[in-house]
Amino acid sequence: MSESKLLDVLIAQAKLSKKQTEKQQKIVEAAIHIFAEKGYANTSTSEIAKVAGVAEGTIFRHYGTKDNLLLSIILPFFKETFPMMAEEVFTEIASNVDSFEEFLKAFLKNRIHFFLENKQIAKVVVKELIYNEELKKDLLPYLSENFLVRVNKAVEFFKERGEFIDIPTDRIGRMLLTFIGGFLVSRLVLLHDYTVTDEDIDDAVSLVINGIGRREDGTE
Amino acid sequence: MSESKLLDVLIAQAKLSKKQTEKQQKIVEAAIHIFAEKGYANTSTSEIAKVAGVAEGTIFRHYGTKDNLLLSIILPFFKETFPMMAEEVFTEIASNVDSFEEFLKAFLKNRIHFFLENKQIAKVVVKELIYNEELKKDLLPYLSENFLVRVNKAVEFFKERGEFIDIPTDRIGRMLLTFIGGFLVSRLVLLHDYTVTDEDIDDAVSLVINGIGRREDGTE
Amino acid sequence: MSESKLLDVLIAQAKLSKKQTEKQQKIVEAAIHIFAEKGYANTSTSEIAKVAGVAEGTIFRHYGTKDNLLLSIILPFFKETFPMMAEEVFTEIASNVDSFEEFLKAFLKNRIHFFLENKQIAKVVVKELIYNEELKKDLLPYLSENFLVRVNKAVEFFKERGEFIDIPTDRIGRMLLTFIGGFLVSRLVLLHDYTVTDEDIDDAVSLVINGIGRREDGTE
Amino acid sequence: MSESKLLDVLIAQAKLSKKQTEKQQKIVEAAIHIFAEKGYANTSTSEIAKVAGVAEGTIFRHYGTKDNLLLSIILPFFKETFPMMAEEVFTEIASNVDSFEEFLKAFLKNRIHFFLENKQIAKVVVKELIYNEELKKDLLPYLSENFLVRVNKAVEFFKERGEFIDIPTDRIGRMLLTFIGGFLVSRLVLLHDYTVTDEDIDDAVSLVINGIGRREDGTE
DNA sequence: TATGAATGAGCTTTCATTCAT
DNA sequence: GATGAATGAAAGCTCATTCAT
Repeated sequence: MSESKLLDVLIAQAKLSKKQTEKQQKIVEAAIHIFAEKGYANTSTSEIAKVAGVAEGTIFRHYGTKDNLLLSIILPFFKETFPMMAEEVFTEIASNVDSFEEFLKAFLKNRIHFFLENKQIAKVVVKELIYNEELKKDLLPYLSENFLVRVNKAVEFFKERGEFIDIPTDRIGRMLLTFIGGFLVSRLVLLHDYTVTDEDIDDAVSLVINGIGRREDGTE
Repeated sequence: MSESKLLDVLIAQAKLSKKQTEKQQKIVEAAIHIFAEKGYANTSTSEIAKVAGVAEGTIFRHYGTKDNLLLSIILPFFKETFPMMAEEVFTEIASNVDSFEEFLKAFLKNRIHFFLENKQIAKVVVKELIYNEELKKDLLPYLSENFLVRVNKAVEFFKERGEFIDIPTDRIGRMLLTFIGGFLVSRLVLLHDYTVTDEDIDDAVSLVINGIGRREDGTE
Repeated sequence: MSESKLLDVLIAQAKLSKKQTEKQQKIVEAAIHIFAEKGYANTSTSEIAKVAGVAEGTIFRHYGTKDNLLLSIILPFFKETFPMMAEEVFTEIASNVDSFEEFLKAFLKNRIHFFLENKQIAKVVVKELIYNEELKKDLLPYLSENFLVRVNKAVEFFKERGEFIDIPTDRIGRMLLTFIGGFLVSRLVLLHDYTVTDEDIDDAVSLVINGIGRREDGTE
Repeated sequence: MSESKLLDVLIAQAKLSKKQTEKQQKIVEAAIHIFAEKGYANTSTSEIAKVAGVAEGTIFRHYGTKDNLLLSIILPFFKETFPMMAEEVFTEIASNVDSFEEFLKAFLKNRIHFFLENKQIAKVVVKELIYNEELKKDLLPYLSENFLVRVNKAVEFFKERGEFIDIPTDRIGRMLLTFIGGFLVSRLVLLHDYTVTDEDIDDAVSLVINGIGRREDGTE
């Protein structure tokens, strides 16, 4: 993973991903499970091959290098993490809800369900994003830019409605990023076999919005 | 790191840690820096030896295995993370401040300063805690137990003073854990060269306590 | 190239070489170019297939093994190297020229033109003849026998005319072999992109015949 | 052998070559024999290890890469090939002999004895110089420059004494290079188990100087 | 105590070859 | 005939660990 040309890889992926052999699926499946459990660096290609029920050479025929196998797992997931964050979708959600609290709940429910549906891959992505300096350098900026830009828009939208206390937009954005990031990291790579219900999300968002301190006026 | 007998190791460490050779210091120093940068799995003992300016054999003479070298970096740091969390200290802090908000600020400032002073080791600890399943299994329960038990006590303490809205104590504890964990992970292993000022901490705690939403009564 | 049964192969070749598919031509063409550039051992069949624009399997369908592909390049060239050396042709040339010098010039011009016209194949042949012990064992005796027997005949022919100083025929033959061999090797595998003009050959032969030292009598 | 920085390697070699382990000697010895017989590309490090009676890892502990093992065989030999060709030595030899013929005989006897004493290494060097494009690119210019510059000086020296027919100096030089090169290649990599006596050399040089043709004036 | 040469298991990767389609 | 997915043996190389000095 020396010289990162992620764009090239993404393009190459797109071209190659036309048809996927049955064996390829098994390889990716096996790799995801073992990477998720033991981490990329501690997983040998021979183990992947054994679990996938293919010859070791088959892995390299399709993915060239072990690094590339990791990328072909991570990148598609990465791309899918953000489509719903496309600006128009964001705006639409924002328009259909009454408050930032509702917006955040709707947004998080959607994305967390996506993560739960791909729990294993998500685990791999988060772990490697933390561990792999190269990958981090390439993907994090992309991630935080996408996330912050959009969330900040939403914050501004509701700020105009007077929903927020007087703190800078980007501080709110960063705080949300930290909290959501912490939430995902703790659930995905620190705790095992987590599930998050919609009620959990509702509660967490309420706390973030309203704080855990008692209101002076007695309301919650 | 197959069969973990952390207690044994801790005891053995204690016995051995009486005197540390000059060479040992150099080894540990080098190991911390390289582990922090490249991760444990991607660091070879030969590289550590080279950077430390000792023979490779010397590492094994002192630490037996590479795993053990990692432990002798992580465990002392780990133990030092909690002394101030000893129950009496906790209680004392809690008694000397006027509110949970102040308590949290005092507590976090203390611990974050400790982390900043040992930034490199902290990085290693967090990274390996996330990545190394074995280590996680051994240390996480210890950590969360220590942290939760004490924070919950503090929460109960201030709850009696009517400082919290009506949510279960352990939910508040877990939420704080998530937020603080997220804060540390994002700063230590996702972002580079971070520093956190006391003001940053004050702000963050205020937000957690008070929420980001505007109060109905107009106060902040 | 473990068990060499060149005769069998030659026969098999003859049978197969009747018709050459368009794909076969492309394969052989590609193989010649890459073998010439990088050497047989450093060339993979997959690269040949890619350059030839065929599937890797196609190579094996036609040639069975990589070794056999090499042979089907080398052997035909090898056979074509000597037809004009058939005894009668040799004798005829010898009869039509006035001196051994002229004979040698005529002979070399003819053969070197043939080599130049097949520069790439010649390169492969020479390189592998030197590098591949198995091939060497099979082909060299055949080559030197063919060459020496005939050249020696020519030498004898002109010796009777008193053209040579008094040295044994076979020493003259071996010396010519060495010189011509050195000439070819240096031009084909040591220097790049050589061309040899007829004047070059005339000069070289003159020097071999007459030496580079000044004649006592002042003639050249 | 991708990026050739021969000078760096030479320097590194010099530094490392201080002390050679017993195992190192066995490795180099084994490598020379097998490279000489089967060629570099057809020799596996595992075979070298087996023949040398060491673990495969030992090879890489000392030489880092297989390429580097080859270089540490070739380069020292290469450097030793030319010391006696230092200009002053050349000039001295030239001054102490009566003719170019004698000079050439003295020079060749010296160098050929050196080659015979290191027959196996010489075989490796010549074979790889021919086969290995990278090595060729690096070493050939150095070789021909060293050789040609000095031989041309000697030729000029004797030319002033009127020893040569009227042919350009550099053509004589190139011709000698071709002949000597051909001689070495044919003896080292084409024929097996050769020996060259001083008489052989005398004869060969005589032929080169005087040619194989009978003099018009009847002298030899 | 400290060294560093030696090890060998295990790693990623390459490649000639096979075979179902 | 042609394909290209699949194979698995073998390649070069890394590395934690041992041990004689």
